[in-house]
Amino acid sequence: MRPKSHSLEIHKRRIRRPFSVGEVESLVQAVEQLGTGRWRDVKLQAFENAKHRTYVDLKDKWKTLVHTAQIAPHQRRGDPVPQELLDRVIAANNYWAAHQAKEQAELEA
DNA sequence: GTTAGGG
DNA sequence: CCCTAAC
Repeated sequence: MRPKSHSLEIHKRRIRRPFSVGEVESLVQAVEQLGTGRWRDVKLQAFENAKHRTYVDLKDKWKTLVHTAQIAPHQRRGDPVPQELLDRVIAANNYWAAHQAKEQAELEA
């Protein structure tokens, strides 16, 4: 059999790029202003010159941040994210969750 | 092309 | 990070 030449695959899987505390800061700041349903705008406003961060990546990072903020500090990994930022993540997440729920209610009304 | 969630 | 149904 032909040993599958993986070198021919062009599925350019991107390398891991742990978000720095600074990036988290920018992400939180942007979401506080734009919300959780406008990752395209978040990318443009806070990561316009970060070619390796797509709006999908930012959406995923927010998902992990919300989770990180809810688990015990000792089960978190990587460089510790300031509790102050995690608090803002929870606050912004709750705020926009209610905001979206409100829009849903108005939409079906 | 972007949103939204599971994989 | 990836994959992709829905829109």
